[in-house]
Amino acid sequence: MTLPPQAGSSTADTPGTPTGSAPGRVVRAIPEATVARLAVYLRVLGQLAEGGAETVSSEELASVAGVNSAKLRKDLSHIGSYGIRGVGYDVASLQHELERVLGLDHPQAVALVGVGNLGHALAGYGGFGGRGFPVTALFDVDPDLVGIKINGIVVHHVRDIPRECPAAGVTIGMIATPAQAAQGVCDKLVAAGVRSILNFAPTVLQVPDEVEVRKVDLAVELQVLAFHVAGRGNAAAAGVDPDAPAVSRVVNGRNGSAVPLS
Amino acid sequence: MTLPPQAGSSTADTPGTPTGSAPGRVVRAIPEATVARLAVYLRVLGQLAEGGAETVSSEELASVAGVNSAKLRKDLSHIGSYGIRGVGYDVASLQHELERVLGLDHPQAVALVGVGNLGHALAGYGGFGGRGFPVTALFDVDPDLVGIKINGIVVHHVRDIPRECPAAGVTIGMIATPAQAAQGVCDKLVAAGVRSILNFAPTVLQVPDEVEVRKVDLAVELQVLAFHVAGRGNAAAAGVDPDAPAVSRVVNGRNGSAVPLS
DNA sequence: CAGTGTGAAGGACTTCACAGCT
DNA sequence: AGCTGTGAAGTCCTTCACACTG
Repeated sequence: MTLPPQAGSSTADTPGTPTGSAPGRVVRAIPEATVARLAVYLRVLGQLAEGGAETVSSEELASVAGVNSAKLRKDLSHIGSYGIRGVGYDVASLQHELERVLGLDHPQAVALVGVGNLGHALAGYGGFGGRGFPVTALFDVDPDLVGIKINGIVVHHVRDIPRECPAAGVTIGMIATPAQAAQGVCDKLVAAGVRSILNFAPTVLQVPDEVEVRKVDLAVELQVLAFHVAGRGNAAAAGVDPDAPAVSRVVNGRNGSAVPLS
Repeated sequence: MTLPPQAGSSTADTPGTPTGSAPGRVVRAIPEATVARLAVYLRVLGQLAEGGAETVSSEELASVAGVNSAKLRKDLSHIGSYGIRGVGYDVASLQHELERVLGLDHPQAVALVGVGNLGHALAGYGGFGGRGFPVTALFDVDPDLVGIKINGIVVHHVRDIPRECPAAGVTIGMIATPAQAAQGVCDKLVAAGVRSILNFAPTVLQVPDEVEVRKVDLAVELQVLAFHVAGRGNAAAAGVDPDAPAVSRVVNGRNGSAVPLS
């Protein structure tokens, strides 16, 4: 049929790469799941630092981050031993360490394509968490939008992606267009050298292997929640439908990976 | 700053529930990961149906959905045997089957709290993918917003959640407030009987076990992408930093779970 | 002796590969 | 012959539990 086969979707997930096949160095890999949580730990550390804390135990940090302490320690062990036995972790130095590992010391330029409803909100989301993610380029196809400024940034036409993205040093692209336009935009971004894409459009993007796509799919999230509400996820619902299969895990989401917006 | 980065945790994740401890019936559980993909398959089937397709093979469907065919067949096998050997799946009946399993035949009322930047965009996202997810209640604390109508829905004050949510039969709540307000709002929703929450605020919500929370955390997503850009996820980057640990999986996200917005 | 770091055990998916319908 | 459905094997991640250190 017509639909292109899709590849990229969300949470990265490529089988390949046998773990630890680096040339000169035996770098122990950091699990994908861990990387997402490190970002959460970093945010929590920021809050603790504001509160004046100088050290935290794995137990405290884990509880605020919503994970169990063993997992947190295992996660941190992937980046090295920065804890003090019998005491905990030094808040400030752990923060720096996490920023370094996540690569936040070299801020990335972000391009946003699609400045409609959602895109506009994203563009206004200044600094994305306050940490080095300036949206440096905006694109759309709507003549009414091209040319206007949002937060001081001019909206360019999508056709100019090939010129503007490299010029602005864009390394991360966000797609907030209607589904039909997403693949085309994605292709343009990839051609412009973008290797990391955050996709808000309800489509599975096809991309070459070197490109990482993460998706934020509201419809899917709601449907998963609906599944649980329908009593298919757990027996908590009032009248459990006897015909419905149940999910293995139940309520109360804790860790996981997703994209925040507001 | 208006749009807060999100903390939400996202993909549900509770160890508990030993799989298959239902009283009268040995319902084989549907893995959480599968549920999220079923929603994607459903969307793809819709596109195929529009294109006039009557049947699809697991190979075709999988390719468009961005997963491998074995995984797709395993996923579908969790909901029963609706395929025809030697032929494939009947598009229409598989659609109905998926809708039934996901509980989309009983549309859920959704409440949205926080009608700022992002919240406003979400409220305007009419029908969320076109399928039964009417946003039936809006809340905020801003006096300038309380009382106005968005898409025909009046914005109520957050303090009225206890009254309005039950009245509107709300079963799913979406939180798009700044981080500081999120936990308070969450508590109100839970008190009002909401058992499923989609959190866009950059905070980890504390909820009782019966409540399922999924998060959409933009800051985390961008940081994960930044991690990969920094060459910590793969050796594809120009100058690979020898100090950086690498991630086990590399680029090109395939499956995963997230929320689409468009 | 409190609290980290970690081998070992345990789960939850994923992928393989093939038996079995149509 | 073609393609689904699925046991078995394999992988990635989580949880346990404990040795070890400050």
